[in-house]
Amino acid sequence: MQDACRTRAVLDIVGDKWALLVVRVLKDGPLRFTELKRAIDGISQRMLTVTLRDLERDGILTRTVREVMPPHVSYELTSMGRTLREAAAPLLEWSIAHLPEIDAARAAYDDRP
Amino acid sequence: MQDACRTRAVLDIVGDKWALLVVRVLKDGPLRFTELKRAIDGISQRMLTVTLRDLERDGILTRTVREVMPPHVSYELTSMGRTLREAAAPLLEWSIAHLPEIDAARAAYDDRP
DNA sequence: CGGTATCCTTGGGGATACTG
DNA sequence: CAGTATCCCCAAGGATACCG
Repeated sequence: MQDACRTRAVLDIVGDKWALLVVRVLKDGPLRFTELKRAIDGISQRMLTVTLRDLERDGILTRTVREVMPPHVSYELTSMGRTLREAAAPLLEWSIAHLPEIDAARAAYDDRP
Repeated sequence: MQDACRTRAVLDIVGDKWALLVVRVLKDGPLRFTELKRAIDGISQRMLTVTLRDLERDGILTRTVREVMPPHVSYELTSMGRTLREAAAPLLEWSIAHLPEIDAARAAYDDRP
């Protein structure tokens, strides 16, 4: 499987604990830092910053600063980011659809020696 | 975003360093432990075992033991596992298709203060 | 508001050795 | 062949405090 190493590189994006969640939340248009933080339950300020920087570096989203007081920074998916969002959608839908089944499988598994 | 917590649960599967790679490799039918290890470049024996156990527990694959000498254990996707594989396919294809673009974005990003 | 900086803990995961 | 068992390390990431 010669694609393994290449696939791994993107699983480093996808597998990121928060990245896909950020991409998902941005699907309806740009959001500000605080809006993102509110939208993504449980993310720390530090991890949101780190995740946004990584995604910006990878060309998934853009960071736009308005130099006013108080500061105004908004994040928006790039065209590549939107294609990622589309590619990831089936998986996210699968996850929501199959969560009960997975929970049941775990319970069944844990009920045996 | 009330789905965040639910989506997170599956990102714990997806985000697993090796899980999707295992699912992907199993798409053409059952494989034995050693075959999986050979097919997934860079995975350690320990992590393959751990990943397989987790996926079995989640109902993604089955583990079948033939009690012979030497032992013969094969792993195969369940029907749910196959739907996961299908849901994940677009993302894996996206990853392979956009890797050059991501590399370029990173290089560009790193070339600035 | 939108971050940095710092500290600190946890557990993911590699290497190695042994076994039914 | 298909694992367990151990040891060990480092980096992901949370908490907290401070800043332009």
